Amino acid sequence: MDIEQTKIPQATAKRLPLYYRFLNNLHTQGKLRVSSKELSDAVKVDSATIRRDFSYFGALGKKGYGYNVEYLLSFFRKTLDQDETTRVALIGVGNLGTAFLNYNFTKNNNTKIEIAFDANDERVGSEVGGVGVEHINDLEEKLGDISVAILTVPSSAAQGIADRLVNAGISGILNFTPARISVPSNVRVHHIDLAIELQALVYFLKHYPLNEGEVEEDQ
Amino acid sequence: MDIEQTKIPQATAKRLPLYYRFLNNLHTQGKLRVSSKELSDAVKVDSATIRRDFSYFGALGKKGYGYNVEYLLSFFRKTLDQDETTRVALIGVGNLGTAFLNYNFTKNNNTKIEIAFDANDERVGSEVGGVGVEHINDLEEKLGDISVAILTVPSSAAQGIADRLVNAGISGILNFTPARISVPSNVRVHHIDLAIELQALVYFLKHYPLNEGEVEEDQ
DNA sequence: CGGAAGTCGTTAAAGATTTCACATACTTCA
DNA sequence: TGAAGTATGTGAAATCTTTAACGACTTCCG
Repeated sequence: MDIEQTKIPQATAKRLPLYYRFLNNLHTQGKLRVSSKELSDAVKVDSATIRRDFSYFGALGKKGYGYNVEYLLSFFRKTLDQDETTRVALIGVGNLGTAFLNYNFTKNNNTKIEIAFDANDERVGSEVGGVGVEHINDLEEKLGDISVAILTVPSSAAQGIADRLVNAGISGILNFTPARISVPSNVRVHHIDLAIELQALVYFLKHYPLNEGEVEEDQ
Repeated sequence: MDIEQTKIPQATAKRLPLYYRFLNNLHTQGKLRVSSKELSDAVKVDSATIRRDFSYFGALGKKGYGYNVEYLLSFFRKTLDQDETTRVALIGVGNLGTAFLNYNFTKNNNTKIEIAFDANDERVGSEVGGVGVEHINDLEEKLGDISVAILTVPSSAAQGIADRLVNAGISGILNFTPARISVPSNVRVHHIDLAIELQALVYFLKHYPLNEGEVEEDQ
């Protein structure tokens, strides 16, 4: 929305939540200042990249000093909209869905799973991780104005559910199924494919041998 | 290992398992040929990118025809070492770990979780998804020559377990904990941070509004 | 107070990835 | 057989991302 923020590179945007979490940790530990070098060691991102990332938001630090933890944290809190909680729906209370529901997202986080849906009558009506499970048939009726969904259904059901979510007005989907779903261009989908992540790691291990002294992490 | 394959761009390497899976689907459906355009629609990757990706391995297609599914599939099977199964250990049989154990990775896949470890005595000795659960104390003893580990323990335990895995000779870790673990430079770590993925999606939704007609998927 | 040490913000360079656009060669079908 | 259609593989351009390097300013300490 903000003109300033529309031009933040995507690579930077994806690191922001990571920075935020570590700043939060530092703040909890009572640290008052932090340098890009220290942050770099903690989050495993090159310190020049961190300084560059921060610089997109203006001059947040002080030369010769570093960054004031409290200030930086409150800045990121605003930037990441940590003050308002984004309500999320979870579709598919299988193993993975249950893992999510038990994960305490609200801690350090601006997102909260408010409602879950499943097709299995035995699960409907129960509570998992403090979240009530509704029947998938009632999706449209009970979704309300929730705009983000986590999709942890069998892949054969993915596209069908995605279509219904789109019709119900969802604007973002975190898709954990192997299916690459099709959505209108005004809906954003991020895919996280566990099998592919594992295969990619194996491929890298076999074909990109790491040398002693060479540090390579992340994807 | 192969000189040819060492120079495949990382971005390409990460898409290979995705291509492989879709080719497998096509083959199962009895399709004989496929064009980069068709593949593009299915996996949501630009067709030029697909052609470029394939071209790193040589001329796999035929002009005016496309790609022969059978040939392409068998080529990728070799390239991705689909014939030999990589044995994997899973550490931490919580909700997320259980989800993994119940996920049938071996289907369409060259990886198999062979053993799981947990600190909870109640889980030790049981089987989850056909995989036996051992006590974390026996990690070094029972890991054998397994070289890849999935880390789904509480984040406070992550670094400690990672150190033990490294000592036990592991060479790759798929880390699902929020902790950014430190390892020697000859060990590869891929981080998948569920809370961050969700936050990043929310950030993109708020700050990178999609327009009708503009297609943006994936991260 | 003054010099040494530290650290940012940024310019510029390098590196990586995607995308365009088209010559080329194959396929198809009459 | 030949013309029309199709789709690859790739040179070149565009875009995005990371990294190095350093001037400028701050802090620290004797």
